Amino acid sequence: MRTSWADAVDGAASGSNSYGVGGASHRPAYVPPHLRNRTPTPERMAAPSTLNNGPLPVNDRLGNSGQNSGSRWAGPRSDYGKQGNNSGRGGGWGNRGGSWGGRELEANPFGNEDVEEIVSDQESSGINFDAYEDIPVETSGVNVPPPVNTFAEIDLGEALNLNIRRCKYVKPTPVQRYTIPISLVGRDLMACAQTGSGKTAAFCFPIISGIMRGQAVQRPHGFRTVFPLALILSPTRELSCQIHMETKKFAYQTGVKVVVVYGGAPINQQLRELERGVDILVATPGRLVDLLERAKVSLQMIRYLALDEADRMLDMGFEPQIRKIVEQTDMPPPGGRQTMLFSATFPREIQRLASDFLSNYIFLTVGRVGSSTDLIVQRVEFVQETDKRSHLMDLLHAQKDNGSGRQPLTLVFVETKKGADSLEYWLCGNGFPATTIHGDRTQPERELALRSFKSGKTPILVATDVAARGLDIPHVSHVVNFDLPNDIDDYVHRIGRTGRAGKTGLATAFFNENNMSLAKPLADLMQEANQEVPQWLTRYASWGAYGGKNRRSGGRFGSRDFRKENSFNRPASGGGSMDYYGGGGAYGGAYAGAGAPSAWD
DNA sequence: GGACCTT
Repeated sequence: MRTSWADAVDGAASGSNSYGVGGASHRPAYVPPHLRNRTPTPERMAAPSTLNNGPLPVNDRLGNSGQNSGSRWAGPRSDYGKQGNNSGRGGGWGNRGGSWGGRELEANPFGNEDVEEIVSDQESSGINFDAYEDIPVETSGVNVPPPVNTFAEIDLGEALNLNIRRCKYVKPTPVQRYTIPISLVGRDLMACAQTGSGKTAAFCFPIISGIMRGQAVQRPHGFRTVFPLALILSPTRELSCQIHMETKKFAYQTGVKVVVVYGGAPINQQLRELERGVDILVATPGRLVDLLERAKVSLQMIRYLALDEADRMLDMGFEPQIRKIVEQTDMPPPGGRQTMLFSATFPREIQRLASDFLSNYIFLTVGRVGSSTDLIVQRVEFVQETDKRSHLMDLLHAQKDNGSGRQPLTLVFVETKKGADSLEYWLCGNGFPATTIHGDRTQPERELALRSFKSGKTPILVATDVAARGLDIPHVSHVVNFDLPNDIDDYVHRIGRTGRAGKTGLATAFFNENNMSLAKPLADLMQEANQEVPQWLTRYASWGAYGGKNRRSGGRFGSRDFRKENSFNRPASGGGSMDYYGGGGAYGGAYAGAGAPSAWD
């Protein structure tokens, strides 16, 4: 039998196979004393849902069948009609009570979704497909599997397919089209794409599917220690919550358990959740480090590691914690796990750091759609520090008038936590219902603020950068950069809170002498995005030409693969810690091995 | 300066 990816993973996970990366340590599963000298019994079957659907073929995944898996569906569009209604097979919603055997009740994560607002199916899927038609995508690395056009041509399994329909996803987004096949063959990935582009699903589907198909996982029985199979890290608590909620939907009735841990919330409750079982752990770094130190969590069985907003996770403040989690715990090394990094921007210094965590990875960049391209109108106004408040009030008054009764949602970014509080106070005092989110507020306050903003109760949210990344808040029509950030990448992330998933948005920035270092990168970015650049900004940009970081070489993209730029001066192979193109990890080897890629020829 | 454990 051919060595498949699933075998490689299972082998690595159970310790029966070396990791394949030069000299990587072999880590046998921990067996607690009271269980030694016994015949090991599987902790549980990995895929209880197969009880309903019949056994899933363990290794019959995309590409291994040797036939064109796309041929099951006639063409790229044929899935529209079939998935538009739920009348297909199974009936989905109706039959859940009966088929559960002894499992405890799993809350329906789709529950109150439809009650919130009445929107068209297309809209509720969060994706404007027309806006995605001609998004440029670039990949690099060896043996990149081709993208898929429909979910149907990927064999993710019945339960997951049902959840995809429940989410009303009819067609994969560009990042999903490319990421899912890459991920299903077990390759490491560094991907540039926005959160609103369907990133979470892109890495969750293969993780869930992989866990379900994994052979009965034999996990150690630690004393109150849990052994998740997948770890998803993100830089803020709210983003971790969001990823958790989304992942719960994808994992509904698959038997795959998802738990989130983050700071600011009582730890005991999170510990109880963990003890009830966890396959996929979503976490912020601080709380996870805490749990690791208390030995409540072991990363020994991790097969999948995903870092969301990876550029933030690897910058100065976070990097030590991430290294601690990834490199100084019992987590399998690169090659012994599958690692996926996602971010809207990937500066090359960060790519260099990130390559420590990866093995023979594929670099993927999806055009910046819905962000700094045509869907967001970007304006820059010269506003002195002392005039900012009255100027903001003018903007708010103006949009109050043209609205139809309901105030459109406006997200105002400021530099400091104190600044956020005082602006909120001032806005409220002037008749504008505002709230604020920042790191000095308690977690319940932060969550309340976000809910109140989303619901339109307080249609103005004053925020620090805690809200700059990844948060998916539908219907934000205006982002105001009351204080501009120092880094152009932060600007890109901030304005990305509007114009999400194909909808249009407006971004206004207040610029003054304090922002000179941003003049050039901002002018360049706006020009790239076909925005009107005011003359005064062009002038400032030419003055301080060599001031800012000038590393936006990706054109329409967030970044480009730094390995391409380095190809001449990198060290001879074998010496460094980085696997560039050829370096063999277990997966790279298996994948590139005899005959394996033939399905894609 | 902002984000990221606990008390």
